[in-house]
Amino acid sequence: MRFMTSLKFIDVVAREKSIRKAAEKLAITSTALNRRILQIEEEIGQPLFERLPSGVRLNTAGEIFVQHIRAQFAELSRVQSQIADLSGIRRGHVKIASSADALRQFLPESIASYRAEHPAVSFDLARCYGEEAEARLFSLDADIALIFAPIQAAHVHVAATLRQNIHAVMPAESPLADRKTIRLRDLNEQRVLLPTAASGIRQMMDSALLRRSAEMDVILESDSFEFMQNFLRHEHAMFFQIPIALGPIDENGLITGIDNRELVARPLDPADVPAGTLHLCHLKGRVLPVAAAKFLDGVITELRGRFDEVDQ
Amino acid sequence: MRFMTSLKFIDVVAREKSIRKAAEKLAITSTALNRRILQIEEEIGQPLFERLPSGVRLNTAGEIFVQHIRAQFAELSRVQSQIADLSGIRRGHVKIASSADALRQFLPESIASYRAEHPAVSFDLARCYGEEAEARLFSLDADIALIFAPIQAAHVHVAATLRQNIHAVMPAESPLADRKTIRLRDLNEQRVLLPTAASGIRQMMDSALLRRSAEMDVILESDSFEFMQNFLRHEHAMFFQIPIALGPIDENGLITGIDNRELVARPLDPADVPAGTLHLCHLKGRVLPVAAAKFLDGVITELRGRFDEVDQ
DNA sequence: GGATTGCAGTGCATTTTTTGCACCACCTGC
DNA sequence: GCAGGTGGTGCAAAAAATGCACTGCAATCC
Repeated sequence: MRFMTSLKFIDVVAREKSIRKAAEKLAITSTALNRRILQIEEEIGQPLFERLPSGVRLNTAGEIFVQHIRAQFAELSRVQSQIADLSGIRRGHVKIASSADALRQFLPESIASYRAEHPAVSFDLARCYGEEAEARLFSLDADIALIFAPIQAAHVHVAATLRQNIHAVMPAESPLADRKTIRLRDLNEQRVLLPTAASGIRQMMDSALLRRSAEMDVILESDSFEFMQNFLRHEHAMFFQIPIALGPIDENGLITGIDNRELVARPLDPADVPAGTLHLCHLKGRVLPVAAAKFLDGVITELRGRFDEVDQ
Repeated sequence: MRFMTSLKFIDVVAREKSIRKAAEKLAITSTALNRRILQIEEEIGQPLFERLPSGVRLNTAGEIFVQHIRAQFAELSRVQSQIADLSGIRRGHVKIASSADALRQFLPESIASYRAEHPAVSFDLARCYGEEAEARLFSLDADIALIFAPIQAAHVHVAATLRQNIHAVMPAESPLADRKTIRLRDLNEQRVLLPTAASGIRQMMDSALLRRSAEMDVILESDSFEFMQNFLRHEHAMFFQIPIALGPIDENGLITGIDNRELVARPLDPADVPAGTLHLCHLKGRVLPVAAAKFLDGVITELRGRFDEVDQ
């Protein structure tokens, strides 16, 4: 799209916070890029960047303008796929920002089943925590976000929510494996693996532990499910997850979807740790591209079919 | 705005339905314009225009794309005025499509009083009938429309409505001048001037006359208030208007705002002709520019202060 | 029914715009 | 104070947009 290049350039400069770095990324000279920016600033009538010795930074006008640029790009790609639709093919590209929990088991399935119907739709998955996911919605780097954490910003529209209890995951031979629910005090002296501080699960557990402390033996912190799962193979311990990340769990708490080893998931007692909420959201006031909107619809109906605790 | 020229070109070609005519308007050669269009069509991947022997016409893809272009322009000017706002001045440009009724007395006052507070805001007034006003909202040639007629299209958002009874306007010495209301049968044998067929007032009277016919002596049809007003100076007759177009009317029906001659306005009996509705609207789903939104707010509050029959 | 008119599109020379190179002025951290 | 980073400028080369003369096509006029 030739007529959008100047705008794209500004967007990249804003992201790189440096004309030279942006120029390199765009495969042109810094001087050409510099002049294009000066020209647009002149057309706007005001500078868009502050010039610092270490590079450039958007000023207020620039913030507004870059937001406009990103909206334009999002709109353009929406229009393009709408036009492509006319010739019969359902094309499109869906950009998703998701917490690791939803990314593990749930999204692969839903994306695959959506692509089975619309093979020309491509996807973009970014794993990130709540705040970053919201930022991605705002900068239009994501169409849809799945966030397991409270929503912070006002510009996010929550299309649906799913309540999920945090479960403790442990080997089947663990002494706690046959409890229906697990109290925090049960965790005393237990070896546990905790998720990273930025994760929603960790934040909920931290705030629960402020009220009822438990003298757990914290072996390590990790943001990798696979790592923790494999770690349990070598040392007896437990870690924490929400059901959507674990896949099917039978009536005995057995996780049936993982390998051939026996892991059991048991919910933490809601009296100690209340249920958390997975939010399916997009940017407020935005018209989603057809593909993204349809996919979001599909995900919500799928969730409705599989869980009882879906709202909105 | 250099980066928008190609898009502007397409917009003009779409309006002119001819590359040569558009080229003339844009002060370039038809060949240059032609090539720009071919280039963009290539970038989009599909033709946007049908080539006819008599010129060009948008195809479906083109309709979508041109709508996108117009939205971008509207957005850009909104962003520009938002940026200008940063430097203290409330700038802007408000485009209004209005039926003649509101344009006469009401809008001059409201615009003047708005400009008294925001002198850097400029206005664009287009006088047009209902259907055209809606088209202007859709093509983003108007931000706000004041329509005295039923709203046809689904993409129009009605921000407020004002109910208005149609009044008969006549010289004070007319035999009907002292009636509180006027029945259609009173119009038998009366010389009347009718508004043009496209006007809301005319349409309402026509449909009323289908039910209760009156043998009026229709001297002429006109869409000019001034003409009809002056015509009454030379020949005894009456014409029809709504109060907002007439300005203040005293308790004797005397129109106090017009010249020094005595004209009386008396409402048609609601039993014969029901009250019509003036709609204040904008395009559904659109974020109005600051100036337009503020002006619309101002108009609505002003209407509320002056009339009782304001809704929504 | 042949000439005429109005239309979009094309090849090529010309003009305008954009780009790249070499260089400047400036600031920061060591 | 020097090395390494930044954005900005003059000038020549490269690239893109433009205008002119022309083509092919369809409708319309006489």
